[in-house]
Amino acid sequence: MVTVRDVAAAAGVSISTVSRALSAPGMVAAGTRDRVAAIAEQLGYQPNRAAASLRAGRKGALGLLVPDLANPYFAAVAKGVAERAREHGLGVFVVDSDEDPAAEVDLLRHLVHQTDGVILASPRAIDADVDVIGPRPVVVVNQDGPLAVVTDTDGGMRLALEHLRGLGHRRIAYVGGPASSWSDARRRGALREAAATGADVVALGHYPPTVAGGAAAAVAVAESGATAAITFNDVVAVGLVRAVRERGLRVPEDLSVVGWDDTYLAALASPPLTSVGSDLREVGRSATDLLVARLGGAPGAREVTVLPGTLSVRDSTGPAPR
Amino acid sequence: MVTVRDVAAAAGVSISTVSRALSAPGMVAAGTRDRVAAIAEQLGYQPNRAAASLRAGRKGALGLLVPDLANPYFAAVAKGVAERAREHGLGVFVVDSDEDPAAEVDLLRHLVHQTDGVILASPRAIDADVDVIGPRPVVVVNQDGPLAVVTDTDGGMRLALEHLRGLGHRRIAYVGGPASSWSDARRRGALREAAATGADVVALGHYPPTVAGGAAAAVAVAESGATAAITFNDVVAVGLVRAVRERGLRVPEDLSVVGWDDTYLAALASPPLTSVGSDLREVGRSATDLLVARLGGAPGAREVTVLPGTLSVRDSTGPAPR
DNA sequence: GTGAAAGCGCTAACAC
DNA sequence: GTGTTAGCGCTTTCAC
Repeated sequence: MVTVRDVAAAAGVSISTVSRALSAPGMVAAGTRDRVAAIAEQLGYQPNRAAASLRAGRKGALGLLVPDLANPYFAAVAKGVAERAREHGLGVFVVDSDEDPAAEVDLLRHLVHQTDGVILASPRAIDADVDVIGPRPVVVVNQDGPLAVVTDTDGGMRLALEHLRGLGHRRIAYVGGPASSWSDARRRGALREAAATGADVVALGHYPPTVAGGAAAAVAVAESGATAAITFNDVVAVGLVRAVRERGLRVPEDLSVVGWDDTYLAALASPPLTSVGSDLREVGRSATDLLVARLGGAPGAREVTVLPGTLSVRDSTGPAPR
Repeated sequence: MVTVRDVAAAAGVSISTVSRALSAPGMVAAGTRDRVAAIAEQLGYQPNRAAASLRAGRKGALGLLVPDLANPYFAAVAKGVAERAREHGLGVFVVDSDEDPAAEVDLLRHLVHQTDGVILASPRAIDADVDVIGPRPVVVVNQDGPLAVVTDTDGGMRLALEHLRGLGHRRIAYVGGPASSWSDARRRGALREAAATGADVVALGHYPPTVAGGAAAAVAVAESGATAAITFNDVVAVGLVRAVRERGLRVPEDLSVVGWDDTYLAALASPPLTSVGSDLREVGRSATDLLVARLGGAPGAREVTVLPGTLSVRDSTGPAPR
């Protein structure tokens, strides 16, 4: 293993100069710096992260806790985190709680210990668990917290409603997700606001965020008298479409359906789903940026990044019947 | 931060005893061990991994390199790896090459340096790069290598062909994936074997492993005269189904389609896809086990785990036309 | 079975 | 601008 000593000997300088040349280039004369860098490169020197961590107190890695990596939503966020972290020279420890909230606290405790800070992408995580985290910065995604990245639910809901109203729909149903979901609560809030301005909207649920959940909502949607439905997420939309078709109705001719999250699933579904979304990868990137900005610095103030909502119009929405 | 010194002081023993009690319990008297453990617990002691790494030369983490975390196939494998690694008390550094073969080598070099060993899931570019890895164990998934986990392609192909033959299909097309894909090559081999025993099979492609790729194959499938198609993966199957329908044909009445990988996409598609697969999570678990077994030990012999292929029959396959 | 002591490779004061 | 030096917290000889 090549160490700073080897590089120092080969370059004819001290080990501190090597260390500085590589990690604080501004403190070293340009000539020395380049020579050291060249020799380090040539020798194949790779700094030992464990040693650097131990000495500097930084771990050089951040943690990402997700409920389910196989969920396209979290996978996309994870990609954004991984991408940006790499640009910052940080590793990413990924932990999957397998949708088990009880395990999350424990996982988080361990994660915190091997990272400089964590990103919690879990919708129903951790409240009182700030104590688990200690002084380390934590960024939450679509959740309340001092450091947070959220997508613009109100804007997204507005886009969806405007789109449907433009197609002539008057009564619109929302197929809600789990009661514990922060996002779901936000969307219901947006719906109430819309209702206050005279819109004819009805919130259904709570339904599980699955195909079965969407299918289970079909009856309620039909009975609601709505000609269009906005669902908690794309998977629920798929379930709703399927169940509605089994009842002999067509999408979008008899019922328009708007998914949420705009995962790649929306494009693959039949029919391809109109879906409210936001750039998921950007969510991951923003969360990482927020975390990195806090890593070296002071505790600092509350900081929330709001990412715009988008509407991808595909084939699951059409003119209102009759 | 609680260190071994704090625990030692509280327990009235030396730091070496604390260290041993916690990481080599057999070398310490039972009474002492339990007392130390209790006090460590009570004080909330968490060993500093960086220090342990530095001293012991182990990193306590393994690396996982995937081409695309948002691909349900790799996401499922990653979940298996994360799950099993946790059981072994190891962290997982996840790196996503974003389907960029050029980046793979560079990412791998870094990854190798912060882990005790790595798992390469379907590497696109790593062959001669064993030199990047040095002495560390590397497990490859669905690829050739001294340590490998592969799924039983021959068995999977056999299941698919038998299923289709049982439905009366005589001429069967395979919609192939990228030329660089190891799996694709294996499947073509399995097809050749089947052809040698008299089956009427035709391999098409290479097509990109995307919806567009599947759609692009529709013409060739039609012209092949086949009444059933097996596709490179589920996404390709979705594209094929879509394009075939646009030509006015029905699935499965006019064309049966078998996907591959049996990702959750298969169950969500319309119609739900019959798909060849294997337990993806188990792939991740097996790869982790293989790696962990090699971590402490000698170089050892070549070792390949073969996981059985399965066939999930859904609605995209039916009796042959006429 | 337990303790004392020597570092693992690096960074950050502190001198010069 | 560069060198010297003191550890970071832990594991692991080596004594006893």
